[in-house]
Amino acid sequence: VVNEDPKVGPDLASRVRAAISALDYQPDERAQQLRRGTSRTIGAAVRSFSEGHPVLREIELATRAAKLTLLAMSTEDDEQREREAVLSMGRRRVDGIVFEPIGRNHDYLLPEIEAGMPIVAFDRPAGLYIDCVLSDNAAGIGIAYRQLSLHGHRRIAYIGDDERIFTGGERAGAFRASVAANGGSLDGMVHPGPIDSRRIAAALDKALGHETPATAIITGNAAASVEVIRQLGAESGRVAMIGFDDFPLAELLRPGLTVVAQDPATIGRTAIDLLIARAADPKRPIQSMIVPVRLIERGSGELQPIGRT
Amino acid sequence: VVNEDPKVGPDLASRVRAAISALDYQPDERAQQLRRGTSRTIGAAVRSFSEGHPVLREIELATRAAKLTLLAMSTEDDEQREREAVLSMGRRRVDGIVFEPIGRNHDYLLPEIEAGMPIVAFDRPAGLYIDCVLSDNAAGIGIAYRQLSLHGHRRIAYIGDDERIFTGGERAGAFRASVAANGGSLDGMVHPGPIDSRRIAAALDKALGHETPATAIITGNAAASVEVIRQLGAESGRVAMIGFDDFPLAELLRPGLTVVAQDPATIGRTAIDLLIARAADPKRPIQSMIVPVRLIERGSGELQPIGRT
DNA sequence: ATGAAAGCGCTAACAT
DNA sequence: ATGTTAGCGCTTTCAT
Repeated sequence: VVNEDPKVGPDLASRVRAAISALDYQPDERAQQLRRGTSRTIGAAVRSFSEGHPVLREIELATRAAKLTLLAMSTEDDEQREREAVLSMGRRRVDGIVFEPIGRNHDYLLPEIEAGMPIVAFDRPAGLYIDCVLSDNAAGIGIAYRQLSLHGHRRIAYIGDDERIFTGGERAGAFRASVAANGGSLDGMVHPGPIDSRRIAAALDKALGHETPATAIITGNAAASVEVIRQLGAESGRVAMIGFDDFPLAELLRPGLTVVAQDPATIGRTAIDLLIARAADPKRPIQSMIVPVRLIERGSGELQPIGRT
Repeated sequence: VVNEDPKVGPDLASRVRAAISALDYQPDERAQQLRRGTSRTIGAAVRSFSEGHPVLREIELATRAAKLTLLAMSTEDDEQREREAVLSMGRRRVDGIVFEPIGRNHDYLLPEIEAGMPIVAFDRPAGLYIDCVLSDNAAGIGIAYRQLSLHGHRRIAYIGDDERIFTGGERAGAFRASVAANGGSLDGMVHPGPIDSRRIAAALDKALGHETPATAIITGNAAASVEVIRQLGAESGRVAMIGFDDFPLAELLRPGLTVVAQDPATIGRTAIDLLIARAADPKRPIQSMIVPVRLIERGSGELQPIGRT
């Protein structure tokens, strides 16, 4: 009787409204959902809350635009946590789940899918049975490589994530392909692995201390960019650099960091679109959407090789 | 019969387990909650997802440590959205709510409190009936002021948030008090207001173009710090600066940005502690916890006034 | 136009 | 040790 029905007497209506505000009645959403059979809620499991998450913001906006509530959880970049978060959302019977997959094996999702839960992965794929939206990693690396070539660099190094991580693998692979396509040498130039200062230091040593040293660096993610800049310190203006993935303060650095920027707005909106489409038609074919990236020139990627200035 | 009871026959137990994995049965959390009478979930409403949120991470950790599930929503820094988020959590009958209050009036919470919902505010207070945990804003400004004085600055400017925002008001007030206590002049030195480039440009003009110009700046939040650094550009090494609130890349800048850092770990844990204490004893007195801040010296705050070097 | 009853999926308290 | 039942708070259907 609370739901604004058309067939309710005005006297009763006002009495009810009076009671409502007198008791500050708020309906129990769980009971409503249980009875109604739908939760009007979608869940988002993201890798981290402590770093900014523009995609999550976009997901929240798109969710609200679709008259749904967003329930966010963090996976702390941990496979086990991801499982817990996603399963917990399943038990809450959300109407759909978007998530950033961590590991490689997502078989635990099969029962959920079987049960009709719409699921969309973003940033990384989560297997053949799950829709996903990814950035165009290969094109991004290609753009970066071309920009540096254009400015005269012939020895370009890559420092990025572990190749077992999907994005790390894609970007390192694309880098090798770019170099090969241009007839360059990979010797001492490719450094995938965990992003910690010691490994980055060793990688920089190899790349810059080579007998024909790198004059430019492409970094595979924001964490790598930051660590490389930190270690280069005052030297950082002497080697050209392009980072994969933009971050808020990249333009405050001197020189400003040229980056291959992803498009969080499109990624987020596409993820929700895919989710809604999947919910509407559970048997539609699985889709992988690739979102374009773009180069933002801020100076560091436009430096000439040293000795040519 | 699913809940690992002690009084269940082994044969039945195994048959049930078989059925469970055969059907991939997952209990409906909402029905469980409804029946059980408790949600074992706490809600967190934060101002933004797009900027990193170390406190939220800590809240998530503390929540998990207490065997509870965290349900996060974003308020997009909007009073209306805050209301919606918090009320939505109430309708889901979470066991408690932590949130970052936006506006000044939080009367809409009174019914929730009346109904026994434990609520804790952090970063800003939300009225006399709500526990809260705040950073020591006044002490932070005092520390910054002292550091700059110590390095010879006599003309120090403050550029921060609008004073109608709680933290903005506290920090601007503490700045005025510091200057007054040291017998300095405030003329042209205090600039609270919205953080947009035009206003910041005007403020810098006033402070640095004064007949006895500022030789140092204290910024009231991270956004102000970033905007000031951006506008100072290459000049940024010529004026000393201390920012309120640390941010991830402050140390990559040159000079590194000296900051008054808040303590997200303590803030987050304290918020959850307060929440649990309030849930355990609804009639305990309201508490305001003040969390200490600390100075991180990175160079920008240790510059001498120009002309004295 | 209003009231009564059934049932969403579960758990707890009962009866066997 | 197992099976049955009532009821959490709601919405929907069916009778009045």
